[in-house]
Amino acid sequence: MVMCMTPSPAPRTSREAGLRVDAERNRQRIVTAAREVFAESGLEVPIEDIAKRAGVGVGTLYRRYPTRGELIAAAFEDKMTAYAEATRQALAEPDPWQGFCGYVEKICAMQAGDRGFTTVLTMTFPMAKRFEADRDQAFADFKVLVERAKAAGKLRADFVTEDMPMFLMANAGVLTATGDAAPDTWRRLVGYLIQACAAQAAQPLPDPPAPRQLYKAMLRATWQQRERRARKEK
Amino acid sequence: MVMCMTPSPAPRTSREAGLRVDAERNRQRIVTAAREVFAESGLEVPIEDIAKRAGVGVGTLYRRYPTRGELIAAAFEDKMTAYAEATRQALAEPDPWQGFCGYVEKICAMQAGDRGFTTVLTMTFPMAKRFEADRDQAFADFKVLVERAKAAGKLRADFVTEDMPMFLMANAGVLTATGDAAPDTWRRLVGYLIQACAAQAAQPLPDPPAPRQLYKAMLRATWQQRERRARKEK
DNA sequence: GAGGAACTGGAGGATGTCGTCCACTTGCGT
DNA sequence: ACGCAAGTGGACGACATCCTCCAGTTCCTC
Repeated sequence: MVMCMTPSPAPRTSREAGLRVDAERNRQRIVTAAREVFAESGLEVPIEDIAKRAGVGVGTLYRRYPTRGELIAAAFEDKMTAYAEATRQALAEPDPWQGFCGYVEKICAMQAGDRGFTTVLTMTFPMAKRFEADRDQAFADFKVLVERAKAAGKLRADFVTEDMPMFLMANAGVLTATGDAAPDTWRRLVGYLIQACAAQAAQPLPDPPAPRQLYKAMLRATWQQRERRARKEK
Repeated sequence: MVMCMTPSPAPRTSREAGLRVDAERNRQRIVTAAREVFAESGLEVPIEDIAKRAGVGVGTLYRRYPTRGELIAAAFEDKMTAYAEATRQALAEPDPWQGFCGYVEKICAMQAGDRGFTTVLTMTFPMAKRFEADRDQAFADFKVLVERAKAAGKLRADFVTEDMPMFLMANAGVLTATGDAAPDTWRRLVGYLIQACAAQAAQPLPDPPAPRQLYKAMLRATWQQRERRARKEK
């Protein structure tokens, strides 16, 4: 009876899902460490490196984030939001063409600044709800951005929204190939791509992939849960 | 004294470096198997998979090709020659612009057709002599191809030869990201890139990487001998 | 301040890959 | 025919990474 009266109905402020304070502190450390390590070394680093950086045991990390996918989602939630926001901002830009170009550059720059994010952007994580929400939002806004730029007569009419992920894949290719050795090369690629998007340059293009195909491609190798299944046959 | 008179001074025909015939047969099988497996699964497949496909023990494979790099070089020697030849053929094309475009498409198509070659083309293997000769030849011819297309007023003046490897890196990005799920997407990327190369479309571009930088980038992770050195520090 | 639930770290079994080593086999010269 | 150098295959030790499991610790509640 009295239990409802305890003076602690509000205090559960910053605890995520009722974690004990020490546990929550560790969770934070883990996410921070993951962000750093992923940014430096990509999504494939050994989990133990992250645990070490966070100063916790692997057991702790695994209990909180049982799969790599979940950890990735947690680590990049913020960046995904920033990503969605960038799209919104691009829409705020008065000049439609400027908005479009600025957007492409900006997103590619985000890729360039974080080795893990490079991959995340060309991949899909069905499990991560908030994550996907941001992505969907961004995609919807991007659609408008594209229409606007086409209407202004600046963006070629045969540009499709699927071209953007394709550009990101291309950019990812340059980024991974050049690494630290030639870290600004991507800018030039993006320069080429943007100029190719100009309506004035337009010549016919090969067909884009069906959206469904591209989605499937982005799903490939999607660190989900208990992955690693596929293998061994013959 | 008589030994010089033995009736077998010529017969050493197809033996490579005086291998015993059975050994040479195995060598062939290994190279063939490597070609197949690399094409299907990329350069990072376990060596044992190749040995298995070739029907030989790993020991045999390792004796003949002690490092992955050497095996890769042997497996792709032919393709590298074909690559060099493609450049030559592009020069034979009477229309300079046609020659240039056809070349870019062709090389990118070669990448698309072989998962291993995708990587090989954006990488450098200092150890593989014949290999490098082809690459150098191709590069020299490409230079001419570019000049010719520029002179014809079709190729933008600020195109530099380093842009080609950059395109290949971008293409590689799309190829690896799309895989079998959307296997024609690369064509569209190449369409964009080529149109961006047209002189008429030209707007200023960010600077290209210094040749030396790019070279360094292509050298990264270059399955050389006794690689794996770098690691462990902190 | 005591009891128990929540949480912790890291040892350790499982798996996959590498590259070596060596007892056995085989082609080839005589 | 024979002998041996050349060649062979695959077991094996080393290592990296994964993920689980649990004895011990820490926080929270009453």
